[in-house]
Amino acid sequence: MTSTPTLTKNQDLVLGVLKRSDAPLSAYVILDKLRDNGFRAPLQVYRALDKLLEKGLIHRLESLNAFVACAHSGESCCSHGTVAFAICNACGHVMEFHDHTVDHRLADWTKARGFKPEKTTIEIRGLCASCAA
Amino acid sequence: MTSTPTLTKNQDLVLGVLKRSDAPLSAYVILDKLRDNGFRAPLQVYRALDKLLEKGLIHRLESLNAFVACAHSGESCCSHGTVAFAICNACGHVMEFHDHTVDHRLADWTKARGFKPEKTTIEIRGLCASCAA
DNA sequence: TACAATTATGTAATGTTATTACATATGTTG
DNA sequence: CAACATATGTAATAACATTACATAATTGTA
Ligand SMILES: [Zn+2]
Ligand SMILES: [Zn+2]
Ligand SMILES: [Zn+2]
Ligand SMILES: [Zn+2]
Repeated sequence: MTSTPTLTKNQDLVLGVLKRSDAPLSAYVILDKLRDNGFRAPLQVYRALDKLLEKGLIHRLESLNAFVACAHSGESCCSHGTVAFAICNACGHVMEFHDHTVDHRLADWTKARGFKPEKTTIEIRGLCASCAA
Repeated sequence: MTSTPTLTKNQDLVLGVLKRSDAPLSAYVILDKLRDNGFRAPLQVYRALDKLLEKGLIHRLESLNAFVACAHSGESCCSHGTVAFAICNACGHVMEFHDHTVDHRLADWTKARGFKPEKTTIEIRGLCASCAA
């Protein structure tokens, strides 16, 4: 009941956990956080994550095997192209952004070779301004 | 003895397997392929992979949890910036490329925010020209 | 050569991430 | 209600990766 309707109970619980977190969470960490809400098995988490990914409400960070709430929930964040992430290796903070030029360059490359893109991952691992200081 | 010197026996075996493969391989698949060469445990593979990554002879594909031989081995492929991959979801074929403009755009973004990049992942999953036809 | 230091290897056990299979429940539609 | 689709609960297993500890090979140097 904390977020957007059209979500089932489990989906809403998982999304809530991700929204309240300031760093990406693995499926098993989410599971632990939801034990008190009746979660018992990984599949309960993975099923909710799958639906939330479909709806564009969360993202999977491939280089971390972890998940974050979309930083632009509600709007067209993911409808205007590929999303990129800058991920701090020290504090775990994630910045989500979008760059049209990058999108276009990658689209040009694939188009020139007849490659049909389905999903693009851009993840920059490093140190955020605070942690690098 | 099949490839570049300065490699140990295990490193050379693992690199050989990756070079002969036309698709990315997981660590456990590599292990299976090297049973006849005395490999018994995952760690033998992971240790060799770590060293090969350090030397820039292979790449890890984060979205697949798998590894490929560098397409530009020998030269400065990885010294001239971030490498990107187009990965076919149907046949597994991987194309490795580099785009200066993409690099610069991402560098501009991070620099503007004081983020210090350490490793950047760019992976485009989709269908190669052959498979999309 | 002898020795110490470093690097590489072998093996077992364990930890982490993700899926398959099957049963039950809930909601929607005609 | 019946039929269908969607969501959930649970157990077991598969796939990916690391820790811990012991041994061997290599390298540098007194
Ligand atoms: Zn988003
Ligand atoms: Zn940080
Ligand atoms: Zn390369
Ligand atoms: Zn293909």
